[in-house]
Order: sequence, then C-alpha cells, then structure tokens
Amino acid sequence: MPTFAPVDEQLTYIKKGSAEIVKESELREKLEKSRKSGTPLRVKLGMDPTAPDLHLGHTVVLRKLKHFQDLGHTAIFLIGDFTGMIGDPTGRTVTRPPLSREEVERNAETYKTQVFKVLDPKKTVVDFNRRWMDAFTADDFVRLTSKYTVSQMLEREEFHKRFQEEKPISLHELLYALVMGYDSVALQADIELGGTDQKFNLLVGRELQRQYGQESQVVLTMPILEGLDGVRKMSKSYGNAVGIKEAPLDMYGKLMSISDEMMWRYYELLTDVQIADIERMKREAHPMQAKKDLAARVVKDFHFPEAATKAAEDWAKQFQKGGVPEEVEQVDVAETSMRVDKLLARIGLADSGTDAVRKLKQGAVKVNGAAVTDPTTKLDLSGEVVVQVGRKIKKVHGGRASAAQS
RNA sequence: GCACAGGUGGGUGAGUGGUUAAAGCCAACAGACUGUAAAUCUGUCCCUCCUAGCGAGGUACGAAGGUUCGAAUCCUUCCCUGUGCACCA
Repeated sequence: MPTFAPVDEQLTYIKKGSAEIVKESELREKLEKSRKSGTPLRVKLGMDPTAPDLHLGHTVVLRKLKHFQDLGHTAIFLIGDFTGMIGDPTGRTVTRPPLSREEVERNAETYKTQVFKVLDPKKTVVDFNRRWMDAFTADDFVRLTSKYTVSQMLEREEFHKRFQEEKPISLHELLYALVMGYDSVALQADIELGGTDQKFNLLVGRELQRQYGQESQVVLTMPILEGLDGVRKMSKSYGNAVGIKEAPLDMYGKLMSISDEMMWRYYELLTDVQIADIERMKREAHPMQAKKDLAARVVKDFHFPEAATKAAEDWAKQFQKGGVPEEVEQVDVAETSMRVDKLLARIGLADSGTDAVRKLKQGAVKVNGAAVTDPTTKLDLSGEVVVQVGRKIKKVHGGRASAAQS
C-alpha cells in the first residue's frame, strides 16, 4: 500500500502557483481519504490536439500535473481526440473550424512525446476520449444534453459576449463543455486541472458528475501565461509563444527578450524557484543576470544541460558582442550570385521583395557584418555569406541546388 | 421562408460617386537610445519592376455582373452573419 505525505504538506505543494481551487475543503477531504485508504487520487488534465506543437504556456498546467505525480497520485493525461474535432470555443470570438480526424490523430501522436518532457512517462496514464465517445449513442447524447440548460450555457462569458455582440455561436460549440465534462464522468476524476480560461468547462464537469451520481471533482486552475509581448496570452497564432521543441538558442533568445516585469511571472510559473527566493532576487539580483538565469533554467528543462550553457554563450556573442553565434540556421540556394533584395525574400528574412527593399532602406540589413542599403547590390554567394536583418541571422550557401524551392 | 441590419487592409474602425492603397487607433517590423528588455523618439507596414524616385505598373474594400468619363460608395443576383416574425386567436 502506497504511502502519502501528510495532507498539509501535499496541500502546500499543490497550491503553489495555482490560481483557484474549487473547493479547497473538498480537496482536503479527498486527500485525507486517499491517505487513509492508500488510494491515489485520479488527477485529470485534458488537452485537445488542435495544434501539433506545445509551447511554454501549456507547460504551466503540465507542471502542476507533474506535482501530483510527484506526490504519488495518478496523473491522467487525456488527449481530446474527439473534443478536438469540436473545437474549444474558449477565448474565441469567432467559431473555430472543426479539425479533420486525420489532423487530430497526427497531432495527438506528437503531443505524447512532447508532454513527456515534463511528465514521467512511466507514471502517466494516457487516454483518449474517443474511447468512450465513439460508443456514445444518440440516446446517450440526448440524455447528456438534458442535464444542462441553455441559460446555464449562456452564463459562460464568451457565449454571453458573442450573443450580445450578435456574433455567431454554433451548437457544436455548446456541446464542447458537455463532452469535456462527461470525460470526467467516464474517468471518474477526483481532480481536474486546467487554465483559468477553462474554469467554466471544468465546472460543468463537477455538475455532470453530480448528475451521474458521482462525487464531484475538485477543480484546480492555473494562471494563463502571457506571451513574449507580456500582454496577450501565449499562443502560437499571436506569434508570442516559445515552443518547447525550439532550438536552445532560439528559446534562450526569446526568453531574454521579455520585459523585466514579465520575467518574474515566468519565474513563478515556469520554474521551481520558491516564491520567497523570487522576492529576494527581485531586490538583490541584477535584472539582466536574473533573466539569463531564467532563460538557462527553462532551456535546461527541454534540452540537455550543456545546451543551456552553449545557448548562453552564443546569445552573448550575438547580442552583446555583435558577433555571429556558432549555430545559425543555414540556407542553401542554387544561385551563386544574386541581388540582396531577391535573396532576402527568398530565404525568408523579408516577406516579399518590396518588404526587402524597405528593410534595406531602413538600414536593417547587414551582410557579413557590413551594412547594405542599396537593393541593387549583387552578392557573391559562392562561399558562405552571413545575412542579418534586425536580430535575425541566417547563413547562406550559394550554388547548392538542394531542396530549395524555385 | 419573410422582414430588417450588416460584411472595408493582421485587428478595430472611418469613408456613401471623383487627388490618394483607402483617416485614426492597436498590433507588427526597422532605426536611435538602453542592460538584450521596458519606456521614449523616428520611420515603415498589398505586390511587381526599374534609371530606386515625393518613379512606373498591377491588384484590393464578401462574390459575380451592371450603370457611369469615373464606384469601397449606385443597381441586380448570389454567399455569409445577426435580429425580429413563426404559439394562441
């Protein structure tokens, strides 16, 4: 029979960084019961495989699930392969187009590997909600929908807002919360985790479990991590995200570009540094040094430790000494000679030829360290050429046909 | 289905026949400054071409047609969104 840490100890660990717990008293009860009976709690975290790549924002809640895992409870990572096809309306002002089954399945596969950078694969239960939703009959659906009312649904802010603004709401979007809630019934979850934006959906789970005669799950929400801009939530579509599969230097560089203010937020949600220590750093540490430490810590989480030191060195070389880091994206082109403006557009450092000309005239372009402003300048590409636009750098090799598109 | 109100550049939102890729704001990008950042200031922000210029051309205001010397602005049809009507008598 497994043994668990004292309830208060567990609570402290669990509460760290969390935004809200509904209800804390119930959580305490569940923990006590589990400790007495030696039964681990079933902790559910669901994610829809809507995007193939996870970013740091996702890891906030994943870390929390890991905390439960550390405490000896059962971490259930639910991949919403069914719900993913509905599309979560959360935070959406417009209807999200449903994904195809193929897309969902492909994404689900890559999810698993990424998630295990945070979670312990041996201790994690991975499940898919198609397992029960595929067997769901029309009768079951009618029964499920009868458990909730339209006005209960419209309590939800997104829907309410859209309703008032005369924006479309599709029926399938209303179904989302219900199915997600039913997942908790099917899994008999004791606790469900999610971002604060998921609060409504999570609470539906509580209600549905009660309707189906189960004990309601405890809902624990985590704050939503702001993106690099420090304003909007981290999201790939806002272009302010740091993907967990990104190269060490990219990851490091992106983290260094956040504001000082955001840095502390990141410390809180992305590292294991205790709140007290963070407070002390705020007073004593030099902001830049603290930021470097943060960047190194995060890189270390997703790459080998050496990668972090390497990234730090390269970054310093590039931004503090104006040099060129060792690891730079390489691009091959077929031509051995080319005009700068064309080249910039070709290798993706400019959106278009017109854009390239603009950047050149603004003095943003450097070739092998020397500023170039004339778009008609011809470049000799027979060797290796280092091209920079702003803070983006690429190395170009000419005369290599490779797979470069025409 | 009927009636009404709407669909403008990444977002928001002006603009209702006539300089003008289309105000303003936000976002984004670049330059200066700096600690790489933030803040601030400056510039840019549809595409193509060149002799690179306050240059030439081409696309663009849901879609397709039409009226006109000329339309984002007027007309027609279609598509999309929202609201109202739909019960009883």
